[in-house]
Amino acid sequence: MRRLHRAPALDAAAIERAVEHLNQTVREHGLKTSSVRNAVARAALRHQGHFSVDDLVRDVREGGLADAHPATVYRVLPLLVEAGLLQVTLMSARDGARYERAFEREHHDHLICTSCGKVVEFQFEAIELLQLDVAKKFGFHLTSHFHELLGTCKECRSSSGAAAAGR
Amino acid sequence: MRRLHRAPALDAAAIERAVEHLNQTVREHGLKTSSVRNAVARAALRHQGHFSVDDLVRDVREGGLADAHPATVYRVLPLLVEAGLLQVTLMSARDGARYERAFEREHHDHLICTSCGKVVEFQFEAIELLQLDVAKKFGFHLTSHFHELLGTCKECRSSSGAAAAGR
DNA sequence: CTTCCTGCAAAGGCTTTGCAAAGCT
DNA sequence: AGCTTTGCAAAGCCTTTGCAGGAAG
Repeated sequence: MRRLHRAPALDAAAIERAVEHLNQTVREHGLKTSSVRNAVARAALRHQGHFSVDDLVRDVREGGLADAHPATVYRVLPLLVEAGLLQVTLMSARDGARYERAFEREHHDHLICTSCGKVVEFQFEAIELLQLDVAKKFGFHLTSHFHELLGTCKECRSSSGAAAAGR
Repeated sequence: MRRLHRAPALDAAAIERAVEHLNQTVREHGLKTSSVRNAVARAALRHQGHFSVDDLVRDVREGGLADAHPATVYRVLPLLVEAGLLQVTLMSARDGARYERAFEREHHDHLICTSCGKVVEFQFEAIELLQLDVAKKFGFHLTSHFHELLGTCKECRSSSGAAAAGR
């Protein structure tokens, strides 16, 4: 089992590789490429960590190269996911979808502190294998999974006297 | 690893035990007991399987004993969860919260067919233990988790020629 | 020039909240 | 009585959708 190093930011070349990959998917669908969509993709790929749709809208604007309306971002996101650039994550957040980069990145799951919101990404091959056993036993072909461990981190527990009572 | 038998319906005595437990929690919070809340609790406990807030509102009404406004059900649900009668489930459903009975019921996780919606409940002690290892390694104290495996079931794959193309 | 994409505004669906009336202790 | 709970309606959020103008091929 290991903790994932914070995902390093993609360099410019990798981002362009991802955009090219996206546009290939776009063509395969008989759609047209678009500079706005590519700007959204670049902003999303530049983002480190988890982000909300709003975050992404802001990032695109701050990127300065283009502006994307929220509705457009909502329309573009499913395609970025299908192309493998992003993936939906942090399912337990009940206040809007969260995404994170999936392109050129290892699979991982999350450990979330319900007190301070800290998120630790971990990778545990043994669990992945056992999941396959479960799927096999019940005749399922797995396409994805969500596994989130919720609890309190060491810091929150030690500063608990007052902090824990407050929450 | 084992598949969970469909959760047997709670008998009348168990339901009353649960309601009594709920009211004890209510008193501990310095709140007042209420017949509407108890009616919601009974309807929820009578429900087999997973249900939405709307389902529950309907169940209460069809129970005939009382009527609960949706807003009231939304207000009551967190208390039923805190008292351990229910738990939030099927986090990957992005169209509204789902609940299921937790009172006098074993822990389990879900295998979900993304094609037909079938949900299989399984229990796998080995995975549970490995989760504890993860928590320990990162200094977390786990309070809950959810683990959902998404894929396609055998039936959907075999009737795939046409069906899979449609979805 | 035909088809797709985008921005805008409006609508949708789930959930929360303010308030006055009703319920519990 | 005094505080909680409830119903109702309105508001809040996130997300989706219809439409007209603009971009892409």
